[in-house]
Order: sequence, then structure tokens, then C-alpha cells
Amino acid sequence: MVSIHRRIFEDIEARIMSRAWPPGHRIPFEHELVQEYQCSRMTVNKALSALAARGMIIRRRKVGSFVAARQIDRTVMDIQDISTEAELAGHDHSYRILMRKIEALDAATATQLGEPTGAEILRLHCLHAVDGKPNALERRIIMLAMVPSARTESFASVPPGKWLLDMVPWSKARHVIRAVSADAATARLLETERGEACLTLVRQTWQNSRTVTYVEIIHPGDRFQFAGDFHPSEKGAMDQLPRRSAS
Amino acid sequence: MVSIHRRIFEDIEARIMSRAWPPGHRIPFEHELVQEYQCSRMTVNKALSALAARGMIIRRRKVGSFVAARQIDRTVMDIQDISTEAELAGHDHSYRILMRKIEALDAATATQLGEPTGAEILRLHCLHAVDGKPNALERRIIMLAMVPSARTESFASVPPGKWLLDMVPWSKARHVIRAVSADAATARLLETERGEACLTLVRQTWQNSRTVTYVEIIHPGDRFQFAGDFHPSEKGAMDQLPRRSAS
DNA sequence: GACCCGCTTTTGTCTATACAAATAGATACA
DNA sequence: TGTATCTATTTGTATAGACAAAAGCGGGTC
Repeated sequence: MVSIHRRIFEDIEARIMSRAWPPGHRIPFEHELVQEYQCSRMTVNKALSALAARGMIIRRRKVGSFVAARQIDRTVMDIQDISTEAELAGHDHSYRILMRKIEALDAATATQLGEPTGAEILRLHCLHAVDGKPNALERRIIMLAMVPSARTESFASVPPGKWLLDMVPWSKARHVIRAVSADAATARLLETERGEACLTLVRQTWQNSRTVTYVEIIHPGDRFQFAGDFHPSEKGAMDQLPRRSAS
Repeated sequence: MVSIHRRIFEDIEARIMSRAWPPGHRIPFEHELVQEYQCSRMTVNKALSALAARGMIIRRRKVGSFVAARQIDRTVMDIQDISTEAELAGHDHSYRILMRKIEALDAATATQLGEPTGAEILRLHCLHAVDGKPNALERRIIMLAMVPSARTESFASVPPGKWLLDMVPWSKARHVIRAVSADAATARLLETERGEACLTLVRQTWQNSRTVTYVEIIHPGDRFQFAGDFHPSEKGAMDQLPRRSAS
């Protein structure tokens, strides 16, 4: 037994996925669906709102609801902190700090980050290993104005990615994935060949439109990949938490 | 002026993002939030349901609502068809078919796809160029049992990615992003150096747990990247459709 | 033509109420 | 002690009604 709003949701979704209702097609008005399903408008509204929240339809007052353009391959990738990820997979994770220094933001990088030249930053380089094998080179910039406590943190016992996640709230993140060839220094650190293809994840994190941190994480291409699934009507993440839970 | 359910949503979200309410923390019961915000339970329910749909909280009857584990960096990447993407960006797109043949699925590939050995497939190789410059090498397998009409389609005027998207509904997709070094043949086709880092997107698409198509799209690393944003409280995709719209 | 005003339609939000489903915890019983 | 049953609590779903906000549309005026 499924609920009515769920059935409406799925009926419409099926028609969108099968292209019976192509992009741009107008979905019946709420009052029409009320007639069709013999239910209240709130119920219909709940179904349509859910479709809108997923970006499958666009709703406009006085105009109607329409199948969204480009209901493309939208994939959700879980991009985790390296140490957390390794832990979850049951692998051993270690890291060591290669560099840690406080400096002023140079002009080129400042432009790239959209922050003022000369701002005080903490620059960190860090090598991660999983099960003893080098797995990632992390090059990070932390804006000290946004994270003053980083000034005195050595990151000897907590990796910077995890530490920041625990210490600093962020409101927006941007990820870029690139393939680059390893230069000599990178290859040496990652114990791979010079010129070897590397998968680089760049992440910039903001809080209220001020950059918190910018990081490049360079993985050897033969030991790493990103994966993501897409199920159209997937409900949110399920079964994540304990039966009983601490307050 | 924001709606009440939106404010409740954002208040709770902010506490989750800031770790004021860490994973596992019990969120106030609906009736408590009703008191706090002086609104009806339906309004509170709407806010909490939205948080649950996003996977930020887990709700269980008689128990309560809890902050979900791993409210990680979940990023949404729009992975589009190459030709559509180029069009949207205002670039010129062309392609040519390098290979097109019907064959039986060999054992190794069959295992990889999770399909029976010997199944009839259409194998397609295709070179895409944007503004005259090679931009992607596409290696595709189409399961003819699922897409019989592909047997007679030449793909001379519509690229296979687009054609499939228009012809065949799919219910699930999986994406993998990898970095690989170009072998000699790939490098020649993409007009780049042998060994150059390439960004490879692998996509497998299913309908009702039967594979529809499997494709590897190999981009030269110096001309391509994937990007995705994450705003926690982002509402669904907006502004996608026309002012006026056909039926 | 351009501009403003008011009408109408559609979606957005909210309320108060009701009952159903799940289930932790208490209670009764073997 | 273990087990079945009851009870209270919390979330899930649905309803009918109300008003607000956005925006297309037509009419009027200049």
C-alpha cells in the first residue's frame, strides 16, 4: 500500500522518464489532478512540490507546472574526507605534513580564489597513504581570517580536512575534477611514474561568500576513481543511523 | 519574507551544518517545534520531511528525528550529453563515426557489464570535436535486445548519446570518473601527446535492471573538467524553462 | 503604440483536525 | 526467565478551508 501523494509522484515521474511527457510539456493543473485522483489539493501539492524539489518539473504561478528541460544525467557524488573514507572501507590511513607555513596571498592565487591579495593564509601540503601506499597529495590553503584557530593548530594528530570539517561550518562548496599528468615532484611523492595520469579534485569552500579553504587533492590515476549513482525516484538516504542514539 | 516551514528548515539545517547538532543528535519533536515556532504541526512536518528527503535527518516513528551520519560533501554533477553541452555553451559541435559493428558480447566484457556472454551488441566508436578541435573519444556498447531500433540506425545525423536519450527511457545510471594516460591510438585521435592524462567518464545505464548502454567517454585532460556545486539549502533546479511553453 | 489598473487563474502557504502505522516501554502471564 | 499483549508516543498521511503572492490578460487612457 502506497500513499496517494507517492502514487501521484510516481505516475508523473514515470511519464517524464518515458518521455510520454517530454521536456516543456505542461503537467495537469492541481485541480485537474484532484479530480483524477479524487483527493485533496494538499495531497496533489505535496507530490508536485516533491517533483519540483528534485528539479524534474518547474512550477510557476498562474502558468502551471512543466517538465523541466535537461532532466539529464544528474549524478550525486559523495566526496568524502580521505581519512573518513578509508576508515569506512576498513583500510588503514596515515598521513604526514610536508609543509606548513603562514604567508600572504599572492596576486595570481588571490584572483583565482576571488579573495583580496595579501590576505593571510596558512599553506599546507600533506601526503596521505592508505594501507601504507601513497594515495593522495593534498595542497591546501586556509584563510586565517575565517579560521583563526588554524594558526596554532599543528595538524599532527587530526588531518586538516577532518579538522576543518569539525571546526568550521560552511555554506557552499564547489568541486572540480580534472585529469593532470604528474610532474616530477608529485610523481616522486606518490611513488608513481612521472607523467602518470592523476585524478585531481579541487574543492573551494565558502561561508557566507567568504572563502574558508581551497584544496587540491591529487590522486594517482591507477589507484583512484569517483563514482556516483542516479535513481530517479530514490528517496533520501535511508538507514543511516542507530536504533538507539545518544542525545 | 520567508515562509515558516522554510525558516524552520534553515534553522535546523544551520545547526546541523555548524555541528551544533552533531550526527546522532535528536532533533526536537514536532510538538516541541510547534510550541517554539507557534505554528501548526503540518508546517513543522513539512520542514522536517524536506530535511529527511535530503538525507540530512532520519525520522523514526515513536522514536524521533536524528541528525544523519555522514552529512558529507555531497555534490551534484550535471553530466550532459556532449553535443547538448556544447550547444548550450554556444560552441560548434561535430562528430564522426569511427566504427560501427554488431557483435556478440565477449566473456570479459559480459562480466564487467553484468550481462550474459554472447548477447548481441552494437559497438560504436565516435570522435567528437568542439570548435573543430577533438574533444572526446566515445566508445559505446548498446544492448540490441533492449534497443532493437539501433540495429538500423546509422547515427549519421544524430550522435548516439543524444539518440539514445531521446529513444530509450532509463531508470538508473551509474557514473565513474577516472584519470588514464592516453595510449598511442587515443592520443593520435585526440591530437594530443601519448601518455597525456585523460579524464574518462564511464556511464552504464539500466532499465529495470537490464543494461541499456555502456559508454566510455575519454576527454583530453587539458581541455576538459567536471564541476559541481553544493549549497545545502539549495532549492531544486530553477529557471530552466521558457516563459511560454508548448502544450 | 506605451502604460496603468484590476480581474482571474494557478501555485504557495498555513491551520485545525483526524486517523493510521510503527514501535519503545510497561505490564501481564506462562 | 522469557514471551505475548497492551499502551502511549511519535511520525505519516489526508482533508477542507482559507488567504496570499505571482503573473497572464484585457481594458482603459494617454
